Amino acid sequence: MSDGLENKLLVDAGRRIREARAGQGLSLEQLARLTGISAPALSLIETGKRDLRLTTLARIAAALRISPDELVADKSIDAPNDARALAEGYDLGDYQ
Amino acid sequence: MSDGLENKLLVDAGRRIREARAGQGLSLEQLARLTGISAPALSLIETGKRDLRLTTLARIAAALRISPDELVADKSIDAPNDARALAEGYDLGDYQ
DNA sequence: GCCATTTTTACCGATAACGATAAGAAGTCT
DNA sequence: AGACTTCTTATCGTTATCGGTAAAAATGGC
Repeated sequence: MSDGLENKLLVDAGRRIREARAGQGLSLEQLARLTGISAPALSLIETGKRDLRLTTLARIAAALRISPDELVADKSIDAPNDARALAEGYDLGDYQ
Repeated sequence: MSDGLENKLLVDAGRRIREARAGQGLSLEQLARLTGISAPALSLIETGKRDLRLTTLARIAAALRISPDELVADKSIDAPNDARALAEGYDLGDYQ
């Protein structure tokens, strides 16, 4: 795990999981029973120390009743929006 | 891999990766060099046969210049209102 | 047909996720 | 002080990812 930009993804996802869980008043043990993921594993995930799999993310998101893409959304705006359009020669169709 | 709802997530994410890669005219071998992920591994991911990790998803998304949350977004959101009603009856069917 | 490129599948070894369990740390309350 | 809850960290065993390599299937072009 190259500990660079990718680590931020895990830390951010873990922080959002913890915020959602705390917001619903759930303990790690309760979320563990809801997801089938052990409480120690959830602790590592929420602190960004574990590179979790996609289905693991989906199980947590389902238990917390949030969509998985909210957990991996990047709120930093360092990537300009037209970088993709420039690379692909493409869309902006939804903004007009 | 419990082959139920979670499998759809992997199949959908794989299909979007393949669409983005094909849209940029990249082969699996080229994307493999861009991401550091081998072409056989990419093939398994794009066909939804591998439960990839979050950092792996991030590396693919970065190489394709798309945001990771686009790959895990669920476009078949049926009833966001009924999700709350279903919440109370969410089984924690534990056996201990 | 045949040949090249691409993709898929199968095996191997190393690394890591995950569950289970136990122990430790830190907070709260009486 | 102790008892209790919650979270963290550690270890072990199982399983899966992942890169590498090689070999099959598709796919396409001549």
